[in-house]
Amino acid sequence: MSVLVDLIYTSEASEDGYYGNFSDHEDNSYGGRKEKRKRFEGAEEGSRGPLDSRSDEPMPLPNPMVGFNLPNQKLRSVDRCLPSKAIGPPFYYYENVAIAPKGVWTMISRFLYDIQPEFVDSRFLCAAARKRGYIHNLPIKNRSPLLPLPPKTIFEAFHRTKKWWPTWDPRKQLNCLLTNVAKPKLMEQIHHALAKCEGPPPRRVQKYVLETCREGSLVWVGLNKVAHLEPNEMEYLLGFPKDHTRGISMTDRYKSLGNSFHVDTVAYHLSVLRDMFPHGMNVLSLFSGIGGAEVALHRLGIRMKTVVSVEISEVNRFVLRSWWDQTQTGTLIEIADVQSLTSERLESCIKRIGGFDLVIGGSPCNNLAGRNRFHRDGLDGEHSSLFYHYARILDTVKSIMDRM
DNA sequence: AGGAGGATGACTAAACAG
DNA sequence: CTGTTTAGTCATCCTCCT
Repeated sequence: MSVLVDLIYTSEASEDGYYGNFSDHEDNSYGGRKEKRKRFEGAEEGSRGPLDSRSDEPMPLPNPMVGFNLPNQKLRSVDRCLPSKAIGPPFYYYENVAIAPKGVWTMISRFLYDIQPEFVDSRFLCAAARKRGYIHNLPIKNRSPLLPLPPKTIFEAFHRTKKWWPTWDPRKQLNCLLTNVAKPKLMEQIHHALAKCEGPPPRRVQKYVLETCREGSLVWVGLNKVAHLEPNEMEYLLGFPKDHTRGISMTDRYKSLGNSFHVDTVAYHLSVLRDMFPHGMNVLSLFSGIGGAEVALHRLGIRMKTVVSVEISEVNRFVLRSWWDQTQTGTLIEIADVQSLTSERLESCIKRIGGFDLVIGGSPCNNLAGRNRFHRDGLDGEHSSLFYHYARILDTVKSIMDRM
């Protein structure tokens, strides 16, 4: 099960201790592999990274994306030191797609108190890939994963598919689960292309089928028959309880799940909070979606006294509200629009509940994501620019709580 | 709900220049 | 032989129109 990770670790990461290690320098710069850095994020001309005043090092995007460390692996845990202004309260946790247009992560980092992102591909914890960057001021020692450990291969996750899996399909894991699923016509075309072959299909057909399967994360469900995952299967891979999104339209379920956190990855990062808040915590959840952060905290056994959740989508609020009513005893306060969360409103809220322990959220990625063919406009895009509200709200919360 | 619709960034191996 | 450039490969929390 851990062979994949071990291989990558031993073949790639052990040479110079590069991966997950940037503790050797006071300025948090990474060690080694200089020749690779210039191609990464923040390396383009005219873009000044948050650390530029102290260093010319651009922000690297490590490959493989293993973050600071991984569960049950012997990667050397890093010993990072945070900028003093980044240190809480509150703790904060921000997420977005790792492969964003150039300069985006440098900008995000600059607005979030110069903390370097932790890039993690969830394929190390899950049977599906999910490349994301996380900026947070949480401790990174003594993390622990959710148990039981989720399946890391397609066969472990979906036993029945093995019966129909052709030998020439080498996939062990799925690509990123997206907001749209493949349409029936594609599946039909694949079936048709394979059915008319006698014996193993020719190279050309294999290539076409494999490309299509990879693109849509399709699995084998019958003889020459592929299909996209069902919503409950996506819920399972992403770490949500069964039927979490049930009750809304299929299109909405796929959209919301595709936009969601990977619960196990986030929970791994948040696990350090468990011992720090034995009596529970107050959470400000921005861009909550279907409640990936809340589910992660719940599965960690962390009690949520009050959650102020901001989510624009009515169906997502419905999903979170129904889950909350079934599982929680604390208070859920729902707000639709981040723009309506003014500093006055924040202040009265903070005074009422006694402050937030955690500000968590991932702002809209659709103007950053490579899939967007029409409006990949970067951080200033129509939706992705809402990131600045995350920064604004975090800044406000920090300054209010500083005065307390 | 179905169908159509490229671009960007990262990686890798090959080609290239010194 | 070594470091650099180039071209091919791959993946991507998607939007618009019907």
